[in-house]
Amino acid sequence: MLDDRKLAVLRAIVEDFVSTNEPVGSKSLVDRHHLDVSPATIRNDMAVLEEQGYITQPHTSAGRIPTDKGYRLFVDKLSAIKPFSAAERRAIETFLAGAYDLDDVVMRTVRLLAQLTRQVAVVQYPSLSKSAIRHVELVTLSRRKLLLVVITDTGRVEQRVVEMPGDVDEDSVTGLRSVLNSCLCGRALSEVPSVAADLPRRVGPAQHANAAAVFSVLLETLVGRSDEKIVVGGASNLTPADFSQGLNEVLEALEEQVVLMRLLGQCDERSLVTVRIGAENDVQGLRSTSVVTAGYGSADRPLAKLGVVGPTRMDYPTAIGAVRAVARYTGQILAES
Amino acid sequence: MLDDRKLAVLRAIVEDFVSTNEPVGSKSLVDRHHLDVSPATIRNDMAVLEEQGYITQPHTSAGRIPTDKGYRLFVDKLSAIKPFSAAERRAIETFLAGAYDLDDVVMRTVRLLAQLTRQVAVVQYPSLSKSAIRHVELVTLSRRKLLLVVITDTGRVEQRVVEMPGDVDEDSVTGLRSVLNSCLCGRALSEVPSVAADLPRRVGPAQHANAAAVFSVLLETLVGRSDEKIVVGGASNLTPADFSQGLNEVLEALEEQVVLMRLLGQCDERSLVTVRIGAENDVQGLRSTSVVTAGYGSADRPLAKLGVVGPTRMDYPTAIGAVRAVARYTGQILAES
DNA sequence: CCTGGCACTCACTGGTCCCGAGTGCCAAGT
DNA sequence: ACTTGGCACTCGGGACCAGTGAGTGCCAGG
Repeated sequence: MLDDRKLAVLRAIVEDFVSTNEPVGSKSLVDRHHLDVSPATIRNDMAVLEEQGYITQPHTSAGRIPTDKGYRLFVDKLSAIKPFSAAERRAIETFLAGAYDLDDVVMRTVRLLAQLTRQVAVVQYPSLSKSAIRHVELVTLSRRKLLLVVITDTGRVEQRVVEMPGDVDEDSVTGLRSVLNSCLCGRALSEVPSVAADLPRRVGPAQHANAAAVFSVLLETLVGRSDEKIVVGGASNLTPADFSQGLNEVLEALEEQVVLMRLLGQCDERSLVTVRIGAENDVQGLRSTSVVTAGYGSADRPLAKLGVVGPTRMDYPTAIGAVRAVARYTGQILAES
Repeated sequence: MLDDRKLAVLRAIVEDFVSTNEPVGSKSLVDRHHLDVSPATIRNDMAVLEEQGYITQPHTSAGRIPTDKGYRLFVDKLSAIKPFSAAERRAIETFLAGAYDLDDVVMRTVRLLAQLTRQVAVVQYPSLSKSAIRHVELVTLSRRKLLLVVITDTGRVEQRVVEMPGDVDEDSVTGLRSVLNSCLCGRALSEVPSVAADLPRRVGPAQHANAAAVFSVLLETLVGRSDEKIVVGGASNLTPADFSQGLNEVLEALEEQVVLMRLLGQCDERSLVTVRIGAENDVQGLRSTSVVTAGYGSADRPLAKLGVVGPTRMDYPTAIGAVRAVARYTGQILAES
């Protein structure tokens, strides 16, 4: 249906529109790209492309702009991921390697992504459900209160205050701690519920009530709100010009953890990079944006997802390249620690 | 210099402009407020107010709008803090009380402030330098790596990986842990450096090198970047209409932890609420915004600061009331835990 | 010191005109 | 059958202009 030249025209339109943010006409197309045909020919091609829904004109007698469908074709078939130079890769690597704890890794990843793509960056903390427990700690706060701290092998630290039904002394805390650690250390979080069921049997009947309180909070912490930790950065990269219905809508969506969860949830874990363009996002408020996401973590063990959000008029090759590269390096860093 | 009526006029101008965002003229003033004088009289008053720099007109033959100086006078002398109803206070209290850890308290505080004021909310984590150590934990990651976890009495948890110069076994870790806890538990973080100087003597010479590594990381963690944890929320409340030079500048400033630190640093700890209006903020990028801040924590023990950022055209009575109330309740919640 | 009257200013609105980028279509050329 | 140059047409946007009205400053009189 679409011969080579028509595809080239579509590519050229996308590229020009991305860089200028203005509808692109047949004349300027032949000038800027060395298509060896006349503007009239291009016009015919554009008519076909428009009929098929790949491009549209904002009003008669204006140039064309790509539709979501046009961007989709561009991303799938017409663009090559822009690779990073060796120097850039080194810069990324050293910047991330300078981090000294998980929070810092995530923060740096966000900044990096935002800076590389000049878009809004979204990074999810390593998913609890895919982590394993490295250590469980109980700290006495008062006679009736303990602080439960769970440390995962990805460096994530979750803490909760536990209100105990009865008084606790140091000995029983120590006992409880060792039971918890011996049973849970090294276990994947997904296993925890089943293991926890087994726990009550392993403490003396005197501590039964207290232990139960701790277990229930433990389960709540790890299973309940679980994956809801997402960091956003680079919101200042949003330019009002790109969002006709105002960018407040977009800002709002980006502040809702729940929305972001849904957004990242739609990203395919297996494929390298997922691109969702415009209305493909069923998240209200992000209908006019594109989202480029990737999972990160070592190949055998996906940890979580990250990505960028920007106008559909986005430099996809660069964005995809950056997301892929950052996902890879962040995964590496976390695998090492 | 300014008699009562002129002050009333200024107050009326501020109130009207805040609610309508349009320059306010003499006629509409006498209509909306029951000033029992003629527009002409008001005009004379306005001329004086303008001469003194409290108001200005965007162009000839338009109404007046307040200047920074005008807002300042309004805030200092003309406005009463808007108190919250009992029902609202209860709602705030229960919303905050539902939090189950420090992160959650801070997150809820941000959301609350943003929602109450319809502005951007900024909340600083309880300052490390004003906290005391509740517990120190060492977790073995590998033969040469420990995870150092410090828990403060405000519920803050800081963690760092320590690369050990030599191998460590479980016994020496246990020893180190107990030394750390016995020496540091209950100490204010500000005391830590001096106490730490004393620590090396208390471990056997065999562990000396390892202990030194842990201590140095400990100091770095607690003293180094220290207070740089600030959360921002409600950015979608920024309306482009309020910022003539574009709100990207504002968004940028709000993403820079360093900038926010400086901003909050200028807030007076002792007084209840600090208001900085427009150009009073020497932070570039926030020159066209006002910042309302307060310290929170129990009376005898300030923990950190929080506040809101919005256009100078802000509803100060409400904002000040909300910041004050939220600061109080958040302080209470944290004092209890 | 307040007030009504009056002349003046000036942003804003809507109408008109014109320009030009861009289009669609067609007939001729390869 | 595709490509091309030519040509008439469309329409958004900028320039220009006049009318309107909200608002002002000033002044003379209460």
